[in-house]
Amino acid sequence: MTIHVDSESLSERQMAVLEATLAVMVEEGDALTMTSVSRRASCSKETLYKWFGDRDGLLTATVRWQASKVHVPVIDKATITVGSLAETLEHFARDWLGVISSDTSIALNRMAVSHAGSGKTNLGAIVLKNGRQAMGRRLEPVLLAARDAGLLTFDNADDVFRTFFGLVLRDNQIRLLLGDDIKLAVPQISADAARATQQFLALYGLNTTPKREG
Amino acid sequence: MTIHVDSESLSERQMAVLEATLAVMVEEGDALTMTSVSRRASCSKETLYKWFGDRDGLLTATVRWQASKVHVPVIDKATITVGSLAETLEHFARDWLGVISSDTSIALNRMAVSHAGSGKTNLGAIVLKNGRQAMGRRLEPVLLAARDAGLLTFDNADDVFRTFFGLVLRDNQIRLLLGDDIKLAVPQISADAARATQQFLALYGLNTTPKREG
DNA sequence: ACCGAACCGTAACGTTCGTTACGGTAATAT
DNA sequence: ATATTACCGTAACGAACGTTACGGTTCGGT
Repeated sequence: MTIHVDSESLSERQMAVLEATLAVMVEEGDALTMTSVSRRASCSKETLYKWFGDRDGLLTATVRWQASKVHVPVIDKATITVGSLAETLEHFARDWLGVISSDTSIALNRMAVSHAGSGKTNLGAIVLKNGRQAMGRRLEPVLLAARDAGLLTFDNADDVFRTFFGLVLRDNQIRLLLGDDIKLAVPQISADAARATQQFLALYGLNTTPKREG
Repeated sequence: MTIHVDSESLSERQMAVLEATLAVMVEEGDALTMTSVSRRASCSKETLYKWFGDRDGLLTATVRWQASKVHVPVIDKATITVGSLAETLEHFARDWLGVISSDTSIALNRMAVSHAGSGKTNLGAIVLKNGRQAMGRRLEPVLLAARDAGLLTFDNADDVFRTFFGLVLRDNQIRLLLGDDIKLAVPQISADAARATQQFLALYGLNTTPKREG
C-alpha cells in the first residue's frame, strides 16, 4: 500500500520492470501474478516487493507510468481558423481512436474497471484522470479559442467536450472492453474521425460546412 | 463449463439463487465467492455446483438471466410523426441512461469486462448481445420507419444507431465503470435525453427542429 | 410408515498465489 | 582485501477459495 517509488524517480531498470508488467497485463489481464512478472522482467520477487510494496503497488505504478506516457498534441491557439479547427479536431479524434483501440489501453482500462469493482485501489481514478480528463483539459483551450474566434457557440466547454467524446468514440470503447473484435484499422479510424468532426461542427459550428465525402 | 440449466428451465428457487448471486455481485464485484453466494441464497454449495456446474457457470447463468430481463419498449411503426419520433427517441434515451447507471448494470458490465480480459468465458459476448446489440435491434425499425416517413435521412441504420449511442451515453458509461461517482439523477437524465434527441434530429432530421428548452 | 430424491450446513482437500526468507553473486566503497 | 549494498533465483509459508464429500433434514410418492 505504501508508495515506494515516485513517478519521477524511476530508474531505467525500474521502468523496464514496469514495461514487462505492462506486457504481462496485455497478455494475461488480471490473471497477472508476481511470479509471471518477475520471470518476464528477469528480476526477483524480492525486488518487486522492495520497489513497489505489494501487488497493488506494482499495478498502480504501472498504470500511473503508462498513463503519463500518453501525449496529447498541443495546439496553437493563436492561428485558429475554420480550416485549422476542423483539422485539429479531426487529428485529435484520429489519435484518440488509435489510443483506445491499442492493446495497452484496452488492458489498462480493463484492469482499472475490474479494480473499480472491488474498491481496494483507485486505478479507475488514475485512468480517468490521465485518460478522459486529460483529453478534456487538452481540448478545452481549443474549444474556447474557437469560440472567441467566432467559430463555435456553446455555454459549457466541458459539456461540449463530452458530446465530442460521444461522437468520436461512440460504442467503440465499451465494445473493445467487452471483447468484441471490431476492426479499427487506419482507414476506418480516419473515416470515423472525419465523420465525428463534421457532425460536431454541424452541431456547434456557426457556419454551415456542407462538405460531403466522395 | 457444462451448461446444467437452460434460461427457460429455471425454477423459482433457482431464480432466487441467481437473484442472490446478483446481489453479491453488486456488493462485492468479482470478489464474489461460492461461499458468499451460498450464504446469501441460504443454499448449500453442493446445490450451486449441481445446478450450475462451476463458478463460471453460475456467473454465466446470472448474467444471462439478468440480461434477459431487460425489456426495451416496443414502438408502433404505423403512426409515426415528427412529434412521436422525438418523443420515442427521448423516451428510449431516458430508459437507456437509467439502465446503464443502475447498480446491477454497472456490476454486470464490470464483471463482463473483467472476464473479457482473461478469456475464459464469454460474458462479454452475452452482455454485448443483450445490451448494446439488443438496443440497436429495437431501435432500428423505428429509424427505418422514420426514414420511410421522410423524417430522417441516412444510409446505414446501424451506423446511425452508433451515433445515437454516442450522443446519449457520451462518457457516462466508461466513467461509471471506472468508479467515477457522477450523479445521474432523474432530472439530469431527462435533460441529457432531451439534448441527445435534439442533436440527433439536427444531424439526421430532414426538417429543422429549433425547439429550445425553457 | 417407508423410501429415495433433493437439499442444507459444514468439514475437508488441493491448488494457487501473495508474501517472506534465504543463499549466492556482482559491483562498489573503504 | 574486505565489508556493504543491491540484486537474482528459489524455496517455503500461509491464507483464500474453488471443489468435493458427508451427515442430517425435509418432502413427495407408494
